[in-house]
Amino acid sequence: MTSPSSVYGATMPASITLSPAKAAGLFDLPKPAAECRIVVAMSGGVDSSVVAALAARSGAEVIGVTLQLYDYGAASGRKGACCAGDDIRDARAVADRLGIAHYVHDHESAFREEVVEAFADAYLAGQTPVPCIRCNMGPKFTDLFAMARELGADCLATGHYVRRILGLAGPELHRAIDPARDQSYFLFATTEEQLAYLRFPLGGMAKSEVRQIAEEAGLRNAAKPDSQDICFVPDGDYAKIVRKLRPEGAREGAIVHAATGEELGRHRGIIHYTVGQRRGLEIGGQAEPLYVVGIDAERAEVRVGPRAMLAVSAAKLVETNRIGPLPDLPLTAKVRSLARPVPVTLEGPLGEGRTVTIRFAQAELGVAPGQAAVLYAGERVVGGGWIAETERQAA
RNA sequence: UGGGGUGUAGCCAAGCGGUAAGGCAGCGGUUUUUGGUACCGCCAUGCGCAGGUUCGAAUCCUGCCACCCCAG
Repeated sequence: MTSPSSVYGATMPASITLSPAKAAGLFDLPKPAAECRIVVAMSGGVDSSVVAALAARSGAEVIGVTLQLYDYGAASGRKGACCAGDDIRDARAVADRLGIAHYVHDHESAFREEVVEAFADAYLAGQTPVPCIRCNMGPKFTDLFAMARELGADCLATGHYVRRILGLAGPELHRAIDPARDQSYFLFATTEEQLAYLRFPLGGMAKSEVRQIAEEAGLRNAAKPDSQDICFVPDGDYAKIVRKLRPEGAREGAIVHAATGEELGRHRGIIHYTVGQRRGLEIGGQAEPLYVVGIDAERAEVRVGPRAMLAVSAAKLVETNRIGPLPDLPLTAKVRSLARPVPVTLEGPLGEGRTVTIRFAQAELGVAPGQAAVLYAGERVVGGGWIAETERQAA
C-alpha cells in the first residue's frame, strides 16, 4: 500500500497554492474581496477548513461558524465525526491559525429535534431516512444561513463538493467535477433563495487538491480521515440510537415471504431493516439470497423476496423541490447517493412541495421509502423529493 | 410392532472406495458524508454412534441410536 501523500506527491505539482485573486474567484463575490465578509460553515473537517483558508486568502473578512450539533462525549476522539468534541477544537485551531474570527454555536436541541428525532420517527414508520439531507435543510441552510445574514455576510460558504454555476435564469446547482466526491444528492432541497447566498468553492476540485491546500496552509487536520457514516451514530449502530429514543421500535414481528405470505422467521424490530437489505435476515436454506422488499410498520412485518422482487418501475415523491427552471432535456434520477443517475420521466409538477411521480426507463432496484430521489439534467440538479411509495415492476 | 426411507457445518445439499462441491445464513474486509447494495476473504482433521473389511471408508459390512413415511 502506498501512502496517500506519495500518491498525491506523484501527481500533484509541487505547490498549488492559489493567488488571492484566484481564491476570491472561487467565491463569486459581489464586490471587491476586501469589502466583503464571508461566513464559513466550519465542521472541523479538512474540507470546510480549506474553505476557510481560501476565504482568508481572498482578502475578505472571514468569520468561521461551527454548530455544535450533539453531545461532546459520545463522539469525542472518534474518527470521521463532525461538529462535536475534537472537531470543534480542530475548527477553532484552524481559525486561530488563519487569524479569522470563529464562533461556536450550541445547536444541540435544534439538531435533536430537526434531525435526530425525525430520523428515529422515520425508522418507526418503516422508512429509511437520510439525516444528512435533513441536516443540510435545517441546521446548515436555514439556521446557519440566518446567522450569516445577521452577521452581515455577503455569502455563506460550505465545504460541500458541489458546484454553483451562474446560468441565464440565475444560479444553478451542479454536480461536483469529481463524480466520486459529488454530494449533490444531499443538497436537492436547497432553495433558490439559499442558493443565491451560498458558495461551494470546493466543487471544482479533487480531494487530493484540497488536502494539498490544507497541508500548505499548515492546517492541523490536513490528514484527518474523511467523515463517513451518520455523524451522530458513534459506533455505526444506528438502531441503538433509535431504540434509545423510541423503545417501541424494538417490537418484534414476522419475516414473511412477499410472494407466498409464508412466515420464514422472526425479527427484533422493523427499525433494523431497510428495503433492499440482504444481510441480517438470518434465514438460511434458501436457493438464492432474500432481500427486504417491503416493511409494514402497522403489522411490524418485514416482507422479503428474491432479488427480482426489488425491481421498481416508478416512485411517488413528496415535498418536492425545484432549483431553477425545468429544462427541456431528458432527466435522470439518483435514488441513492452513490450509483449513476438513471433515466426517468416526470409525471406531474416538480417543486413547491408538490407531489410528483418519477417513472424509471428501466426497473430500478432497492428503492426505499424515506430516501431522496434527486433529479438531474446532465450535470445540473433540478430538484428532487422524498420517496413516499414505490410501484413494483410487474413480473 | 412389521415394511420402507433418511441421517454430511446453523439451514439446504453434492459426493457412492482415494483422502469433504455448491448455495443460503453468519463473520471479517474493501467501497461510501444516509440506510443499504455490490465485490473480496473466512467458515466440517470430519460426514448419527460403535465396531469391522481395506494400503486407504462419508462412501463396503455388522450392530446400535434418531427422525420420517406406510401398515396397524
